[in-house]
Amino acid sequence: MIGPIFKKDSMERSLGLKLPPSMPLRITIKEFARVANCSISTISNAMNGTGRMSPARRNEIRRLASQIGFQPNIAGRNLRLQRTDTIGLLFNPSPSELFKNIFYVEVMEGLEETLYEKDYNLLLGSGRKELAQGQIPKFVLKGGVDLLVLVGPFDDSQLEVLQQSPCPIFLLDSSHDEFPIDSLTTDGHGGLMQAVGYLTELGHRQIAFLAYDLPNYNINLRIKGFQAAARRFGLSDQQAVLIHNFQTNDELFPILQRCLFADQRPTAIICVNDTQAVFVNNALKKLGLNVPRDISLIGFDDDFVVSQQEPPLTTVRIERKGLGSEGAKMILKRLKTPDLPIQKAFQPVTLVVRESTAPPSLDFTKRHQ
Amino acid sequence: MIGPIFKKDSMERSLGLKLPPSMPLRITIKEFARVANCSISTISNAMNGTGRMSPARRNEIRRLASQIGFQPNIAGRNLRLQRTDTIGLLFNPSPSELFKNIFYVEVMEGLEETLYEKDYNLLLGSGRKELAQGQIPKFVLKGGVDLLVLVGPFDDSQLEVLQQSPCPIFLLDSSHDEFPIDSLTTDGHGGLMQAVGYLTELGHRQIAFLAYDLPNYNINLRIKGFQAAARRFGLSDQQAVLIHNFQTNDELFPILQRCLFADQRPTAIICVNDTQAVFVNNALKKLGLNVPRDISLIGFDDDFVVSQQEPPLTTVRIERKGLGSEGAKMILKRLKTPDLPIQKAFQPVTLVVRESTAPPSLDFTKRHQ
DNA sequence: TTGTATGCGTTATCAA
DNA sequence: TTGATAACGCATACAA
Repeated sequence: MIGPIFKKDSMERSLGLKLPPSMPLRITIKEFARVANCSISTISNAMNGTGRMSPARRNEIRRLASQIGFQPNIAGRNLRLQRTDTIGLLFNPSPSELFKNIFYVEVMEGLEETLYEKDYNLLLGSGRKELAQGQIPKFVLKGGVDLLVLVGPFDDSQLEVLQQSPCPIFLLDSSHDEFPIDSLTTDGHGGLMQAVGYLTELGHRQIAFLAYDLPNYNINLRIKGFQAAARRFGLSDQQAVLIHNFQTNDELFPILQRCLFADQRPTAIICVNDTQAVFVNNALKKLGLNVPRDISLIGFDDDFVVSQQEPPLTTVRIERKGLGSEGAKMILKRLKTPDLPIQKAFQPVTLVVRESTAPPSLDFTKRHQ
Repeated sequence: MIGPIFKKDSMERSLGLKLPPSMPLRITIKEFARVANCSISTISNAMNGTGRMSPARRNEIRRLASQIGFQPNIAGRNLRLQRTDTIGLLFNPSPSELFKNIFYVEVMEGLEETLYEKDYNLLLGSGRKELAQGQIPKFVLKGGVDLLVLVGPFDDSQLEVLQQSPCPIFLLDSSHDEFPIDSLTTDGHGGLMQAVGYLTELGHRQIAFLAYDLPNYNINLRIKGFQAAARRFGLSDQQAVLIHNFQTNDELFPILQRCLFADQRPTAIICVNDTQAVFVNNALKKLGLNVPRDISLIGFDDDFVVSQQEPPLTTVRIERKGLGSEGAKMILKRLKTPDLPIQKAFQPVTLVVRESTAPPSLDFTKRHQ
């Protein structure tokens, strides 16, 4: 064998800089077979636990494998097996946008941990460009993933396109009533049932539910939950009032003001999420109302911030990590049984009672007359 | 052709559930060639712009490709090309742990955007298990990525192991003086030069630098920067005081107290990062000192929180997104030119002057006697 | 129980 | 300008 013309270190000295260390070469199953003095199928069978062979021989080969550091090449394996053991992640609008919200970080934590245990990898697919053009991201089309997880809100037209993916798709933290897509989201319906139930137990009969007027599955599920709860607990439309003629918190303020000083004013307010609840809590302060003496307030999500409010807010807790790990389990099921009927699940939530809720008081409006 | 024995919709009705929609089949280059009435090499050449052929024919094939939705299979391509066009991400200690810090979310944003433009995918490798055992993550060993990015702090023993990866590795937001590993991190040296320079300009001659006693590259780089700045601006060891006999903020408080009421008390404090600066700002308040009248305070990082402090803190700004996108550029360079000498770069920082810095005042200790 | 041979889908070489 | 073919590394059906 002929050695290199230049030795690496002398070359480094002459150039005055360091060269990268040569990378360890990957060993293939063929070379391994030669070393182990057997055929590649024996190696393959030993490594994968397939075929029939004596445990002794199997262990012998496996030991040798770890000794010389043999790992089956993933590209070869993927091609042969027609799968990648990789789950694609598609965030709307973008990973970083979503990760700025701790909510999704924690959901991903659960997803990642559970999937990782089963030896799946996660591919961060940035489909921004394609998504904006109403197309399926390239890495999906090219068969780069076994399944695509859609995290966050996607609109109908996007879903319609993504359904044409060459792999199953999964909606995490969202769902769709019509499209046959596996999904897992928060049980907003049950959450509102609990919230309204608790308020009626306290004696409230005038309850307002504030929800943005947006085409968002979770919001609409919570609205339906509120309406169902009203029926179950015998509240009329005048008693259980749905307010959703607004899309941002800024629009909300005047609406709130009007509603609070009307004849049939609510003695309790439920907000569609905690961000809104924090806003409302501050708005109520500005309007001179005391929570919970004058009015009760309930949020939804159990964001960290609401426990820091004055007063700490009663809210509906979402187990975020659980949302991720449950989603992962459903994904694994789909992968294992492609013919499984569509699964749409809802992660249970729990009411967390803090200090923003109390029995209704006498009409505070008198103090404002 | 013989049709299916059961029609899907009648089956769904009889089972009382929906079946997943059949997935669109992926078309291979071979089938495509048959349809296009040419050979697979012609298709391949047309798609990849290789070989010689008339532009007309090339466009014709490409148009047909998008019409029937042909996308070269990624597994076949990976196997043939011996690369994946995928960059592995390894977080210490875990993705979610790091993403809870907005800093890394923004760094990742820059990294992801730039890499995505060049058609690279990101693989979220959870190497927790392997990392803890001092091993290289399996997806790396199996050739799942072309390069591995290490995000966050890794210790020497981990780096020593990871250097044995079968692909290049890259340190993002960290570095190492000895190991020949590409890296990009903040110019902590320059940052402290600016901070100390600004303080001396204001007239300060008694400056303390607070840094945790941890084996962290960035911390130690900032320490070196402080010491170099002291020399450059002619401050003696009694004037430029390095305090790093502590590892947590809790340990810091008594040290701070002692130092502030000593004879040669500092008229300005520089903190190794903003988290610490916020802590110190509060500690100073507790000790009855006014910032910046009694003492000046400078942080490092330009976290959002410091602009919200009372007073808003002067700090050294890190362009996080830039850190990510610059890192991506270095990564692309390495991929393009594997023989490139090791590149260790430092992202410039800028001093952001707010209201926590002012010229030194008369000795405030008098008021405390 | 072990080995041989085939094909997964692609790109690149080389001959036509 | 185009096409036949080998090779990438692996898993598996089947032969021995």
